[in-house]
Amino acid sequence: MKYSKATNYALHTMMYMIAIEPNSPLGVQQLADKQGVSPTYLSKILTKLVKAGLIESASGAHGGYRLKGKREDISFLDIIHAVEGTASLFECCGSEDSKCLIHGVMLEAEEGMEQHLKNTKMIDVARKRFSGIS
Amino acid sequence: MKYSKATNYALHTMMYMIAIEPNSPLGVQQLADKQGVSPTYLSKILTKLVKAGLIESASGAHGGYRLKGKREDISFLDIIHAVEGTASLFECCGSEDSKCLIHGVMLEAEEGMEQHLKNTKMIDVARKRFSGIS
DNA sequence: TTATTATAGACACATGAAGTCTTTGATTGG
DNA sequence: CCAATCAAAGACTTCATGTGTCTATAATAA
Ligand code: SF4
Ligand code: SF4
Repeated sequence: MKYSKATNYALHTMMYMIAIEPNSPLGVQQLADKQGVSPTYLSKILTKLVKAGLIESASGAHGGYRLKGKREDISFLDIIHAVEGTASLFECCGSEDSKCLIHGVMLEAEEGMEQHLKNTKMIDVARKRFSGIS
Repeated sequence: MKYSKATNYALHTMMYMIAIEPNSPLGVQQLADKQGVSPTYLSKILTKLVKAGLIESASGAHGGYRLKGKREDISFLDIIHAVEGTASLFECCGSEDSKCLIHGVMLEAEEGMEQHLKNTKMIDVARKRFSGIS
């Protein structure tokens, strides 16, 4: 029961891209260097973000990753869902439609966490001052 | 990033004990039967609850597990912390005291979930009607 | 064409969850 | 005391997933 390191990498990368807002695409090489992670591994994570529609990629020379549209709307939850998936944290005995009360409480609790992650936009944190990767 | 099945077992067992409120201790054998889980495995989980002070155990004939004090105060969070531990869901680069803003948002989100689990007492759900294990 | 860069998949490795088995120790009842 | 009962503890296996590497392929710019 822990967030994966991949989520950590994804959050830092997205925060960086949103904070500096470059005009040219960023290569996975430099993004990986900043976090001390292998480029090939980070690329697998970033590919998930591409498929989620958060960023876009460009192959070839001077290619790389760039934010895709609407910079202000990207929330923490968007990134986490892209990396960790959208399945519920509490899964149990089969696919009964009539979830019991225990299940209900757990889902409500999870909802509480997701609400906060949904309401907090990346750009809000980026503006405050980003003390993460240089 | 999922709650373990052990947490599920612990919640169901505690809900059962709180709902029926027996005077005599319950053996792990019958508790395990209700959930279709191995008795020895369930006992390992229940031992965690004992160490957390939520229940108490008695060896020997007619022994078993019994609630320990204050039945009304047991929250979902108490049980989850006993089984899953109290570590944060979001851990990262070393033990710096100066957590960055990303870290802060994640901790706040987690706090949102824990608040709900803390405020919801097991007995509240037990009173409503427990549609779980018969 | 060649250099650059993302994508994909196979692969290896470490970690933790899930479960079994056995031994030990404590308690009750005869 | 003796035997049956029951929890506690630890070693052990198995399996799933996270983490990461490596290589081949495809796309693009110079
Ligand atoms: S929480 Fe409810 S739905 Fe889930 S296993 Fe227990 S009884 Fe079934
Ligand atoms: S979230 Fe903050 S404290 Fe955690 S690794 Fe990133 S910069 Fe460091």
